[in-house]
Amino acid sequence: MSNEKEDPYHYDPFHYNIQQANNRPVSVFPFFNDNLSVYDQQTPAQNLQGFSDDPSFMSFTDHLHGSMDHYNTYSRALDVSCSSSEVISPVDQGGSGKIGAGESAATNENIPSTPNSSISNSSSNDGATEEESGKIKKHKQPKESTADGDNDGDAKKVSKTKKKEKRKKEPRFAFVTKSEIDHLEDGYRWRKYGQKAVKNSPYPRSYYRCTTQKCMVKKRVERSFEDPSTVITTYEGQHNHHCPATLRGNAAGMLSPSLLASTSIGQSFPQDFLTRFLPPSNQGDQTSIFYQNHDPQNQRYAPEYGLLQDLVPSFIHKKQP
DNA sequence: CGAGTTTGACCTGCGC
DNA sequence: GCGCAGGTCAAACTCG
Repeated sequence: MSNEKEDPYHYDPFHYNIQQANNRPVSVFPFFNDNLSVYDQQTPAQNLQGFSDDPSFMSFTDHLHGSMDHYNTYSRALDVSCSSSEVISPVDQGGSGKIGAGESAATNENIPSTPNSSISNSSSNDGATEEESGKIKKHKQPKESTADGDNDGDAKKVSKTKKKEKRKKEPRFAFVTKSEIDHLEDGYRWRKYGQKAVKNSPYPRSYYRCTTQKCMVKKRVERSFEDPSTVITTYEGQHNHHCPATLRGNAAGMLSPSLLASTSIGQSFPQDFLTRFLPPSNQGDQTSIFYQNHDPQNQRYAPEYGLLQDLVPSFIHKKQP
């Protein structure tokens, strides 16, 4: 709306939204309150430049709008993290769709969409290969041992080049959740493999990987420094397995088989959802940001969530070449 | 004892 | 080319 003003290249979606969200306790999505004007304040939608390059992106939102019945039905029916957390995402592949506080996000657009990188490819194949390359690449220690560097050196070189071609970015999507809990239960099992301090933020960012074998889905979790009560979760990749949460009587366990069957959302609701509602041309090309509420009592996501792009219309504006 | 977490070091990409 | 910051690895550690 009126936000393409002001430095359109400097914007932290999360900050913005978080603030908005703060002012709007519950229904933070335009879908739900139809009051876009509230988001008409300065919304330099920049950090996300690149999120959407394609005007048709709106169609996704439109689709969502149009499909809200389904969407809500799903989310309500599911009303579980397994679905809500995984929440949909076409996305910024190839792109370091830099997301999150303090990130420059200067990268993802224009990413010459890696020639041979197709999401499908990357998610299935990559899984193994990437891991492999990672292993090869690493095998730490040699670092300074310049002497024996022969082998290591080679390995390093190889791995480097390998990495270059391998390093395909998985589709990503992120959402902001109001919660006191950092790592929200989303039905999948995650293993933390790293934590880093985030520039300009007192809160560290945690890196998690799905513990399921061959599933290369990762997620980053960080707390917004603007509003510590919110957690920014970024998923990368698609689960290639069913939500294991059944085991804990969570998530998937709450899904009725019929629902799963009828909607085919058992395995990866978001992706499926996307596939269903998003025009092919739109799939896998940008990072979608969702905003979501989290019910601290139940420790799970509330069904209300939506595309940040909808929250912040200017979001879809990308810097012009 | 296995699974998960912590943490310091290392690697990589990007901007200057 | 250099430095910074993000991302990843893997040894050590913790927990159930």
